[in-house]
Amino acid sequence: MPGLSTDEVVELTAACTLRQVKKRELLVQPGVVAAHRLYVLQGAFQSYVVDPAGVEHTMHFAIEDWWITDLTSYRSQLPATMYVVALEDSTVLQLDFATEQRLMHGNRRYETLFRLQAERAAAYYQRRLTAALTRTAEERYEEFRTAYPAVVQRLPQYIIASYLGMSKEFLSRLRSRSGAKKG
Amino acid sequence: MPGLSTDEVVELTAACTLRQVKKRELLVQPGVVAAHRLYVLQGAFQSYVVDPAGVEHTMHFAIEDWWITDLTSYRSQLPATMYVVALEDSTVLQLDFATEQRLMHGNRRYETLFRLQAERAAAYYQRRLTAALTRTAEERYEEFRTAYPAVVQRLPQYIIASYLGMSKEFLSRLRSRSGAKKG
DNA sequence: CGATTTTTTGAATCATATCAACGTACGTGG
DNA sequence: CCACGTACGTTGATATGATTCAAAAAATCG
Repeated sequence: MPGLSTDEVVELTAACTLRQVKKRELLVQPGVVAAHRLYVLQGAFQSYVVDPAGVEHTMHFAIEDWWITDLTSYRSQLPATMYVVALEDSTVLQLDFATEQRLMHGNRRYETLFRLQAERAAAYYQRRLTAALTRTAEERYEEFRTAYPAVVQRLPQYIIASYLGMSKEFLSRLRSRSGAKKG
Repeated sequence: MPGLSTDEVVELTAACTLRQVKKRELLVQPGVVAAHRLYVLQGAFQSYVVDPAGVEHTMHFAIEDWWITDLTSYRSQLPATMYVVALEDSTVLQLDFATEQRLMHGNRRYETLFRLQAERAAAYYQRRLTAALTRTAEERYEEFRTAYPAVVQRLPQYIIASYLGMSKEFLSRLRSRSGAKKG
């Protein structure tokens, strides 16, 4: 983690719980408070919402070295509206809300860590909103492909489509169109 | 501001610069570093990006008691990609980046203030992304209308349309459709 | 008032979704 | 190591929400 000393990283790690999760296991689900923030040591996760028509919309991914949770629920400690599910067998560090508060209280640098993280998250979602508002499906896919090539190879296409805000069929067509080029 | 004592509010206010701006005045523009975070005392602002086709897309509004800037530029102190423009004659408090750092350094509670603000901003943009991904234009407008009735009356419709991710013509049609009902 | 800004309306079109069916690959238990 | 089931990807036909362009109407402003 950026900005922390080795000792602080050790302390933070110790304050978390190590957990193995199997593919398809749910770590957060609607109606239940998101008890933890999850740091991915190994594996891959997806957070998503389900719309009234039953369609899943991916809000976020996390692979190694990313955090994931339903941030709104975690922050407010109110019931979640999102799912967080393992896309592979994975290993995570779980940090619970009360422990996070205690850490921040005891040492400013944790608060700085989480402030910077929140600022990055805000900038990240703003970028995605901009992309959703200003780019065509094709442009969004091309941008994603260059930004996260590892994710494109690693996760199923229909999940990437739902992350990019298009149907899986449309993404498939995009790929076959321009996809004559090496991929 | 939430979580600050009266003295702290006084100190924060004193650290800012009071500024009057005229309607249409630009406070942030692409290519120039966003020097400040702006707190609206009176008036209204819009931040927006312009896509390659020249179409404006509203990223954020701010009326009294809201902050606004190009957060990515402000945080990184790199050139902005957005515009921030006054939609009315307005009065703002400007907080510059270096002063913000100094305040946070001197007193944890400012860092807490900005951490909470960043967390709210992240949740806000995530909600907007969810809306863009999962709702029809009509649903997005209805939600906006109930969430921010004051803004709907106060700002031109074509700006609201661009905030909601639809053309001004389409919003106009939505309004005449269901808008037989009182508005 | 006249000028500018904002909203509305109509017609044509487009990007993308949906539904349905089929093809392919994969992993897991026998 | 094969076979079967489930998960994933592709393709075609059709539908639709929303955009674009153009122009007129309405509101606001100096």
